[in-house]
Parts: sequence; structure tokens; C-alpha cells
Amino acid sequence: MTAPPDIVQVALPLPLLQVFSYRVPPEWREAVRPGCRVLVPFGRRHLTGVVVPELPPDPLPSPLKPILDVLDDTPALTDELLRLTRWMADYYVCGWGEVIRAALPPGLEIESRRRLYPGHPPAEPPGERAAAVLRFVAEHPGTTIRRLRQELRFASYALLHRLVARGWLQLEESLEAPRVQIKKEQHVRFAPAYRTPAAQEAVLEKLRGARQRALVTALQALRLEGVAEPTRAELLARADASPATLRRLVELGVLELVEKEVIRSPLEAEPVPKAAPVTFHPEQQAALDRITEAIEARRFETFLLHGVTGSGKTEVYIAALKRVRAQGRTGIILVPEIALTPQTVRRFRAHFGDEVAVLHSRMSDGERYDTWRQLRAGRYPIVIGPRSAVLAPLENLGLIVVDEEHERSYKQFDPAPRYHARDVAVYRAYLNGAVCVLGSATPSLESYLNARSGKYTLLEMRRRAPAVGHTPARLPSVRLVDLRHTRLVNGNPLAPPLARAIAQRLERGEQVILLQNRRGFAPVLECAECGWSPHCPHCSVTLTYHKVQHQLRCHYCGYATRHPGTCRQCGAAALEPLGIGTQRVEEALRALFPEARVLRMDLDTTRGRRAHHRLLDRFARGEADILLGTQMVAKGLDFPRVTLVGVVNADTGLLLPDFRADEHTFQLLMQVAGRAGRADRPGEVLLQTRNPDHRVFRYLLRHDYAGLARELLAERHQLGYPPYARLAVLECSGPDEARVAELARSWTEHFQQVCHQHAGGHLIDTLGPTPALHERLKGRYRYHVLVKVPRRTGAPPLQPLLRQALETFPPLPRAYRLTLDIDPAGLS
DNA sequence: AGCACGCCGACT
DNA sequence: GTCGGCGTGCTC
Repeated sequence: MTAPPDIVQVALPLPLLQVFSYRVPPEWREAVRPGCRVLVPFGRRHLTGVVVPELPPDPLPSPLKPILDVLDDTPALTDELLRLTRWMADYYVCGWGEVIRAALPPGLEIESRRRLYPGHPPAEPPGERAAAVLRFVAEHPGTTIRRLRQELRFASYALLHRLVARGWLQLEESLEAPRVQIKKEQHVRFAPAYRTPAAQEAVLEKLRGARQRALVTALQALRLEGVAEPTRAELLARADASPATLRRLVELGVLELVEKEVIRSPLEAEPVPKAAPVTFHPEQQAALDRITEAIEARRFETFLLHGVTGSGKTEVYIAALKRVRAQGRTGIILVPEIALTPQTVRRFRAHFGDEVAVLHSRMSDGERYDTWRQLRAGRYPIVIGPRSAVLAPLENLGLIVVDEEHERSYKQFDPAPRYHARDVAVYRAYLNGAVCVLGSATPSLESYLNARSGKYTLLEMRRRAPAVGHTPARLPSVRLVDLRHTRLVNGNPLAPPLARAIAQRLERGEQVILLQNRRGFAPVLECAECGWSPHCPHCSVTLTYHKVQHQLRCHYCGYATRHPGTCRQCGAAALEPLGIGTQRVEEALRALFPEARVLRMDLDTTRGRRAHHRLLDRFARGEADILLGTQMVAKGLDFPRVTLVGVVNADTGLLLPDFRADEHTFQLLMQVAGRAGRADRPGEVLLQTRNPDHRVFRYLLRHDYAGLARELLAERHQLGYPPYARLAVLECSGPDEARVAELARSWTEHFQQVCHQHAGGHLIDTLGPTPALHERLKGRYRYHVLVKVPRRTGAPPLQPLLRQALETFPPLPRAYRLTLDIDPAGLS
């Protein structure tokens, strides 16, 4: 045992790439341990930070400020999570404190805030602006300076200080309690002297008031029913008594109140479903055997479980998790978006009952906090959740599953840390000697290459599981509807073949899923005649159209060219912004099939807490014939009566200015295609396209993931894209465009110099700066610099160089910012 | 990210 | 001379 430290390092939730040293007053020496949250003075305010296991810097900054409070008895973060978050901060080039914030439930921070209150009424008339400030504070007493300055832009610190100096305003510094608290409820029980039936009878005779006696008998009755200590509200309702009566009995010493913690959990109320019997087909068994072997050996190993839709990946996860549980170890199951995968959750609950905790994207802060505390206390050995669950406080981890590992929602974008949960999962498994299973029908090329190169172990399941319940046994047939020669009348987005197919299903009483992929907000041009789209000659991405300069630009390398006027392929003067005329699918459906019941599923119709469930349940119960929606309809449940999947415009995804456009489109279309058909009724998939010869469709028709992957990998290799290169995007933003552009340029130069000094310069490419895809967002201009390093041995590690460049770059003007995105998921 | 300070031009 | 706008620098 080493002596308690008198100096500790503290990570603060700020975008600063450093930690800070604090003095520990004697009274806190025993309590302070790495991972504990502490309240510290920082500049003029107070912040909640976390003690991290770092040594103090050698020339100690002086004088040190003291820690003001230790907020945890048990450290909020385990040593393992401290190591993991440290690694993330290094890898994603961000503050350790920022990562730690992502690992803790939101709303726990204590911060000091300076708040404004009205002071004396002014004796002399204040100026116009001063009057406006006083009015605002009178209307919003206790407002923060920040809020006030948002409303009244002219309210400078100088003005506020003047008003405070004259006593017209009061400025108070207050510590804000955490937004989230442990919820407590008052329970009632007999005081110790009255716990025996005899004592209770005696007191009943002594009591005069009928209400008082009613309360005592009600408590006795509840006790007989097994509720020894009912809640206050429960007891009062039962006895039809008032709080005053209860208070009186407490004063008399007959009853006493006890506070109990309440766990806010959305799950407790739901019954545990029954597990369906599981039989494994040979491919499943083989995959499971390989995973089990690593689990039994307690060896770190990452598996890529590549299994077609319906091949039974979830059963493999469950069986692997059972092995891990048998060893007394714990597991994390990551799913892309929990609201869309109720079925997966149900299956895990069926097998593991209340060992499973679920983290939701739609949980309240209170529920989140309670679940986190329970996990931290070891109450649940299993957690299912979206990307943030990779940081769940489980100890003794044996397994991390990343289901649908190719999904982009695993990459966090806004606020920092901009981490990829899949990659963090692999590293966390490594730290724990655990097994990581990445599952997908259409793996990301990153994972696929890692599997081919032997870094991961590739497990393939090519066959669909035999029809158990509703699982389809045959792959659906895929057909293309060539839109090039189909005149769509009056903007009707449904070409005759698709309309006919829908009519047929409606007649037969079968169901239809229509995917209306509307994610095409990029200003990409498409020839309305032939479907051709201008591409960058160097980067294999579509060019975007910029009205002001009448230019086409590449967002990767900055290549720019004039608008060509006519289509290069067919010569028609029909280059139009993508996505025109595809917004009216619902109207068209109602016009064509007035009797059909259509269910819309998009961001607007799925607002509420359980809106997803409700919509999908209604469709599953057959309350609608057609489910129309954005990519949400591709995920979620299997619907046995769906025999047709239609894609209104399969090209939208292909034309996004992203080098992963083909990969993502294939993944989405494969997934939505998997919704069609079952054993007794084969499914059909119709894709409307103007590019029927596109390679994505060529491989899709044959359900040939491996073929497309080979072709895409060859291209990525040639162009130097991931997975053969590591990418980072530096974004420079601010209110003045010329200045943003200039800053981006000078940063690029600075970075190149740093590279030259520390890495010999070669191997590291910078592209740009180029205006971002959405050049102006919320009044700020944004420029991007793309940094590319080949991913082979001998290449310099990128992060230290970026860190070095950021740290040595001269300070930015106010309102201008540099942000980094390591392994970006796409351009934004 | 806050927060404060200090410099400058434009008003009373 | 002050006021108010804005750029600069620091936080253990």
C-alpha cells in the first residue's frame, strides 16, 4: 500500500489535450482514488473532474489549487475504464475528460455558475441598453450570463460589471446541484416498539381518531399481504387518510418513515419472454465452436461473423454469452439503434432474464443514471445498448458483441469524442482478454480486410437457418426496374412494373415494404434522361454542384470544374439536382391504391418514446398493407406476410459524394431485401434505377457480397482509401469565409511542416482545404482538410503528429475553431 | 469551453 | 475622457 497522494492529476470535461494537477488537503487523502469524481476550482469557476492515474509533471505548476470535494466513495471509473478512456483520448486526439464524460451518465456534473439577479432599482435613468439588460434580468431572475448574452448580443462583460458595481444587478456564484439525483421514496413502517401484534392491538384501543385507527389497520393489512413497508402514498390511499394523520402517528412514535432508493428502470415492468428452443445448423455450430474455444481459453480474439440475413447470428451470440456467463464473466451487446431492434432485446431477455440491462437512446437521464449505478454495482452482468454501451461499467468482461458492425451509427460525430464503438469494442476486449464478435451480413470493408489478413478470425455462414418460426429459408429474387425509358407521368415515382407488383400483393392480401431513401441532400447532379452523374476524375466520388460559382467540385481533393451544361453520356441538357420528384410517394400510393392502408415511418412519425414499436407492431399485426419509409424500414422485425420490397430510387445512395457510397448502398439494399419472403412464399425485391448496369446491382442480383468486396477493395487500394489508408478530417469553422479558408490553409501548411520535421514528410498526404459539403451551417463557414496516411508497417502514426500540430498552432481568433475527426464515417 | 483583460476607435 | 467592440491569453 502506497501512501495516499497529496498531489493528483484531474481530467476535466473540456476540449483541452491536457490534465491538471491539484493539491489534496489532508482530509481528502484517504478518499481520493483514481476514477473518483472531484470538485475542483478552475479559473474563476468550479468544475467536476475525475482523478486519473498519472504522475504529476516534473516542474510542478505552482501554486496548486486544492481539491474542494470528493464526490464518490467507490470510484466512478474502474482502472480498466480509465485505461480504455485514456487510449480513446490518444487515438481520437481529444481531451481525456471529454472521453470520461462520454463514459459517465449525463447530468451528474456539479458546476459553478454565475447567476444574475435584480438589485436596487436605478435612481437615475439607465441607458437604453442597460435598461434592456435590467428588464431581461427582472423577467428571468437567476439567468446565466451566457443565456443573457445569447438574447442580448450587446450585453458585454463591461456593461454587466458596471450594472453590478452600481448595485442595479446582483451577480452570485452558486454551485449547481447535479441535474440527476438518486430518486428516493418515503416508506412507512411501525416503530420498533409496535412491531408485535399485541402492541398494535394495544395502540388501536388507545387511539381515539377513526382515521388514525384506519391507518394502523391498513398498515397491518398490507403487512399480511407481504408489504411490510408500503410507500407513503400507497398507505394513505389504502386508509383514505390524510398526510396530517400520518404525521400525527409519526409524532406519537407509533409509525416511522424510511427513505428508500427507487430504481427508475423502463424494463422492470416488462415480463420476461420465453426462450424458443435453439437448434444449430452445421455452419452455426462451427462458428460457435471457434468462438467457444477462445472463450474457454480466456484469450483475446476478434471474430468477424459474416452471415447472410436469417443465418442465425443472434443464436450464436446468445450461446457464446452463455459460455461467458458460465465462467462468471460479463458481456456487452452493441446494437446499432436500440429502438429499432426490440426483437433482439427480447431474445436476450428470454435467455438471460433479469441479468440483462438495456440502455436506450430514449431513456430519461434518471433512468440512465440508475441503470449505470446498477451496472457499476455489478447488479447486471449483461448490457444491451447502442454505441455508448461500449463504455458501460461492467467488470470482468468476457465478451463484446457488435451486431451489424457495418452500421454507421457506431461512429459518434457530435460532441467529441468522435469514436467508433466497433473499434473501441475491439480494444476493450483486448484489455480484458475477452472475445469480440463482430456480426454482419455485409461487413464493412475495414473489418472484412482485417479478417482476410488474419487480424480477425473470419467465420462465415452462407446459408439461411431452416425455417424456425418465421425465419425465411430462401433468398429473395432481386429485379431491376429500368427508369431510363419509363416516363414517370406527373411526377409519379412508381413505374408500372413496381405499381403492378404492389397491386398483385394487395390482391393476394400480402404486405409490401417500400423504401424511400431520402438521404440525398447533397447537391449532386443527375441526368434525368440516362442517369449519368458527374464524378471526380481522381477520387471516384460524385462531384457536387455549387450554384454561386456555377461549378462542380470534389469534396475530397478540391478538384473543380465548370458545370458541363449537357450530359457527357447522352448529350441531353437534362442535368438536374438529385432527388427531384421522389418526395411524393405517399400521395402516389393513395392515388393508385385508394383502398390500401399505408403506414409511414420516418423521423416525423417516430418521435415518441415507443413510436417505433407501435408502428412496427401495427404492421406486424396486419393493420396496414404497405409500410413506407426511410432506411428505418430496412431494420427491425421480420414480417412473415411481406413478399415484396420495393425501392423507389435505388440510385440516391450511389450518388452521394462519399467514397463509401457503393458499399453503403449495397449494405442497405441487402438489408432491406432481407425483409422479403419466407419459406412458403418466396419474396421479391424490385429496385427502381437509372443505372441498371451499376456494379452494386450486378452483385446484388447474385447476393454476392464477396464479389463486390473484392472489387471495391481493389479500387480502395488503388486510390489509397481506407481500409488501406487512415483518414482524418480537420475542420476549420468560423463566421468569415475568407478567414476560415485562410486558417485552414495555414493549418495545412503548419501540419505539413510538423510532418516534415517528425516523420520525414513523405507518406502523409493532405488534400484541400475544400469547402465542406454543407459549406455554411448555423451561420458558420466550414472548410475541411483531409489527411491520408497509408496503412502499412513503417508508416508514421498519425495521432501524435496531429496532436503536435494542434498544440503548436498559434491560438485561434475568437469564434474560430479547429476540430478533428479520426476515421471519419463520411463527409458532412 | 468559459472568462477576463487590454487595446483601440468613436462617442458624450 | 468613457463606452463599447473585439482580439488575445489562461485555466493546475
